[in-house]
Amino acid sequence: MPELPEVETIKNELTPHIIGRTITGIDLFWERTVRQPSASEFRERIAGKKIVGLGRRGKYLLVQLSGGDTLIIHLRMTGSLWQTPPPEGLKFVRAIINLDNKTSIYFRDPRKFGKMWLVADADCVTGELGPEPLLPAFTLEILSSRLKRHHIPIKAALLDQGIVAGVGNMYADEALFVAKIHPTRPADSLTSSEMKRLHAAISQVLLAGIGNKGASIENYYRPDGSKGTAHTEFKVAHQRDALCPRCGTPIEYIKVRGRGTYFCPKCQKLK
DNA sequence: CTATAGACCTGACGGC
DNA sequence: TGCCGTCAGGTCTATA
Repeated sequence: MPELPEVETIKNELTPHIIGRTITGIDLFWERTVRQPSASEFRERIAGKKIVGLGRRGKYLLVQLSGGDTLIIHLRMTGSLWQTPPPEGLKFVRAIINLDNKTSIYFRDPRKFGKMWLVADADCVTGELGPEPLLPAFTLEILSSRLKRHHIPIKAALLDQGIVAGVGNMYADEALFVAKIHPTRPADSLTSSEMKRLHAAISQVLLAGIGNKGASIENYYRPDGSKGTAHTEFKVAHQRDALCPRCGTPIEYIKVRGRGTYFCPKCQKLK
């Protein structure tokens, strides 16, 4: 499940392969991957454009093209991008972006949830996102004021991309464990010291995730087909039947607003 | 405002 | 072996 650290890793590792290359064309095997514009216009408009920059906003990958258009890719739950040469018999390839040096980028997505846009103004797609949690502008005050506006479980607030961009199910659980906050605590009920711990924890777990090149829990692969190792350092996320590394208490699994949630009932008390 | 359910999809897994 | 139901979770939309 690509979240901020996974998309950041893909961006970093894809950059040397595609910057400066010109897109000769795109093969679409599942047209509904394209959200905007129509599939035919998408194919037409992208051909001949040069890739001039690669960026990331939340979980969105931004491919800046000559002429001002941006190709935006969201991998949702099972998407991944593969560079040439892909493994023989790579399944579930939904699109192939062909480049002028006879290499390609393969968009693999078993569950077909991934989406692409080709737009003149990226803000049309990413404009509603909350702040980037790894930029200096993401201060404790910003996080605090945003969370205080919501009387919803803190876990749900962290997953709301309009409050903070890029945090998904795995890193939300990790951040709450590091900050010692119970996932169902109302977001507007956190004390200032809890808020401070959470603010630091978000950066900490995201940076650790990037340092480990992402977490390969399910369908996440890096562009060269290798896996990330962030999941090997997870304390609670997806640690079914495991013990808390801090106190030895069995990790609990609950549903918070329909999302699978792992936490330590002793370290993350609900007062 | 918050909450819930369904939609989008398919592989993996447990039960029989 | 094989069929079937359930689950996974990012995001959007509809409804209570």
